[in-house]
Amino acid sequence: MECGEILIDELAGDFDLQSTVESGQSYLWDRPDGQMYTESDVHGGTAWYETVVSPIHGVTEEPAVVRVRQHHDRLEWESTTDAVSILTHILRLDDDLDAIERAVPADPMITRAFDRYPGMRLVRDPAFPSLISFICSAQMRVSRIHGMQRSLRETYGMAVEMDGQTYYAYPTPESIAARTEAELRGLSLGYRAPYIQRTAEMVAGGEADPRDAASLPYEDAREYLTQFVGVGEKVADCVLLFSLGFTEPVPLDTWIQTAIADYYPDCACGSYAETSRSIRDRFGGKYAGYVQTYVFHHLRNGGE
DNA sequence: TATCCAAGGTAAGTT
DNA sequence: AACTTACCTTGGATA
Repeated sequence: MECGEILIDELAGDFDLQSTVESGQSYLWDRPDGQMYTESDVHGGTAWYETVVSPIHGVTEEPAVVRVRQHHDRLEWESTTDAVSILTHILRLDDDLDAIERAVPADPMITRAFDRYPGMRLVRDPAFPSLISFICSAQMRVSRIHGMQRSLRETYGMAVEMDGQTYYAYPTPESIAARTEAELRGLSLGYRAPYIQRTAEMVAGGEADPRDAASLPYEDAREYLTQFVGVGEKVADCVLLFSLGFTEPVPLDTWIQTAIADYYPDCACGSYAETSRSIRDRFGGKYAGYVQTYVFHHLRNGGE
């Protein structure tokens, strides 16, 4: 096991581990204390978070266990390998959050959301796990989406040992493609089971790869992802925002739709594409997805 | 204790 | 292209 730390002061802008990991962007982390999504306040506290990072081209070549916790001014990590570049990548520690906050519109709602969660960052999840996570997200509660990913890992994922503990990597496209719809329904995935199976088959068979969307212009990338079964415009936006490095998508989920109706009614203009474009402009364009994530987390936790 | 409802939507069928 | 409808499951609310 290797270990080390990352100093928050050396980043461009603040960082808060809890809000970053528990804000419904990523469903690939666990809290061994079992307090995920319980709103137990560990702001700047010391709860451990752990994940097994799937291979990311240029960052890890094989599954790596990563555990991390935040002390007030630093991140303490333990891993099967050097985790600095991994954490920098998947938690976007290389974003200049100060510059992003300055670039965001000084709208009252946006300001309240940013003030409430200082240091919250976008995540950059591995592509296939992110794609499956958000296929699972349809008509589901955040805590259950998380539970589904854990079931998938523990049932079909490769075991990885660290320090006498067993962790499970996210299943590969091949391992999910080899399951039947009935087997997957056994994990309480409901009508998402065939979507997940068929999408995994498309990736495993080389028919399409979600990572290929990363090099396309934003709206073309969204269109590309909708070829996967169970992926519509909203899920496609989530994958572009939380995995593929785009910062401008504003996924139009129920919370953002409500926000549009209540606070930005003139942005509600028909089709998904048009409304999306309109609210994206209102949220400042380039970093509109960052704004969406703050507003989503703020509203979901009772803000107004 | 039983019933009802809604949860980060999408696919397939109609008009 | 825009508009309906069915879809699995379950935790939490309501009676």
